[in-house]
Amino acid sequence: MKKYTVKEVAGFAGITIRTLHHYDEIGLLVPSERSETNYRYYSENDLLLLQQILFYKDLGIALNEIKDIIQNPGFDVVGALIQHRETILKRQDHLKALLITIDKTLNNLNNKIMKPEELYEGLPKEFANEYRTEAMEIYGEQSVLQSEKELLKMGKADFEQLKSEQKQINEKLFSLMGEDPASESVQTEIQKHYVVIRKFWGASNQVDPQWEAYAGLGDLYVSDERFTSINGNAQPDFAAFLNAAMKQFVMRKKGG
Amino acid sequence: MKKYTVKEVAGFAGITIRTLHHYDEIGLLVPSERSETNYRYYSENDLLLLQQILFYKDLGIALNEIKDIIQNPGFDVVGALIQHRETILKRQDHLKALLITIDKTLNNLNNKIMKPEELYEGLPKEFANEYRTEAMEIYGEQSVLQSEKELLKMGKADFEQLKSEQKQINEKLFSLMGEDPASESVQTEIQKHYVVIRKFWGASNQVDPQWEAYAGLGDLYVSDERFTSINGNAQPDFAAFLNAAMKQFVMRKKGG
DNA sequence: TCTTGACTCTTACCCTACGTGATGGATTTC
DNA sequence: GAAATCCATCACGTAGGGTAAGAGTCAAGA
Repeated sequence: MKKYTVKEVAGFAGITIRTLHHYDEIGLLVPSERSETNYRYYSENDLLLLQQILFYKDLGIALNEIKDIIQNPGFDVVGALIQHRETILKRQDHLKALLITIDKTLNNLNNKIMKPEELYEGLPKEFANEYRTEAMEIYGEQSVLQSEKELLKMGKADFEQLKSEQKQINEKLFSLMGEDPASESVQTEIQKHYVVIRKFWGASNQVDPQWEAYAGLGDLYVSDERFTSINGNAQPDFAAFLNAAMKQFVMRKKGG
Repeated sequence: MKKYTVKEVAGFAGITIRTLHHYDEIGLLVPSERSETNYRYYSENDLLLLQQILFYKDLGIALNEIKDIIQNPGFDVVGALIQHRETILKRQDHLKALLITIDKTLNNLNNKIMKPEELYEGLPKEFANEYRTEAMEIYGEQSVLQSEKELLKMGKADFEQLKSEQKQINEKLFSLMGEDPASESVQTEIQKHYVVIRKFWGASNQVDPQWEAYAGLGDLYVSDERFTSINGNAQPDFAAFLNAAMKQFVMRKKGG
């Protein structure tokens, strides 16, 4: 019969040596042999036992219960599993309730703090709510609410990164303003713009590419200078350029 | 300003005094006053803080994170909640996976051990599998499998209780055998019988009242003496009585 | 005023399932 | 024969308190 040292056993079981020591300490898995110098040696049978132990452990069962299960032969495994199943169901309910509470709380904080001050931070503050209202009119209320939900789920760091991406792209596009809206360099940048905008819309969840909405956004840029103004100064040329590039982009996508 | 002792605070907050001590120890909630004799006195403001603490604790947030949240004013509560939300989602996935594994394991054990020896414990053992087969023919395989699943979910204690309920009802009905199957006393007991039988069928999940199946069970009682025999002795009279009462019951229900 | 019972304080060990050293001996490898 | 690994046994730490032990404090009744 082969014998295995702690390191070997820990190796194939994917656990630490300390864990084996611990299981020995609490009498859960006592190695079937000790050398003269007190080294632990595990038999193949010990390995099989360990496999069972780890199986039950993966199910989230406590070690002393596992001890009962594997040490007395007539133990009611089925009963234990069923009971454990119920425990898990209760924990699931608990988590579900937690989620609901958190979402409610987030909604509250959202209505009070998040929307004007964080979510639409990039826009002038007095326009934030107005922007939201308009966006709802244009894209539909559900769409905007969904989008905001997705943004909230992203986490703040990601949101910040997204904003900075958008800023960079806008700057790049602004610098390309003289060129043909249909040129490759402009269209490449517009592609990025499209991706970021879709992320803002939380489009990741939707199958529909929403090209119509993107084209509509181009019109919005032209008709409402707030979206393209820089430091409070309107940029009608930039708006027109963006709109043209965006329309070109959508046309190509729909055509191809 | 009123001051509150540990016992009072623990009282309205629904926590133990030890918990307050602990929160004091770790600096989470230090009472704003100590008497000369070192008694803790909590102000109303302390109570408000405690409320917040318990709110976050209910969300499953760790105490040192709560400490961060309530102690530095500019803390990113929204970010923390969103991150915690994700943690919860992960835990949910984990639990879901556990449930699947447990169910698979139960199914395995079920096919090998559970069915003859536990689930149909009340019947003579040599008939258990036969009973199961017949039940499948009568009610449909899916129905029986679903029913067994429900029984497994019930937990062993509940299952035992259900069996004992059924036994009691059967004894009561047996004692009523001389009476009119349509009498109130018999019908009242049959109503209970119906409820228990439906629980055995796992009918809780189904909208359909399944009166047809219940009526069919009455026929089964008459045609197969095993279902009504007592200590191995056939009771054809009892079977006929039961069947009559059950048919009467179903008729009334369908009529009303 | 004294006593009694209820209350409070600190100290300190208990639980899970190990992690993380410290220290010293054993074994293997060059 | 020395260096590198491996093994062993303490022993303390984690989160969130539970559960005493032993001693001091408070309010109320006799």
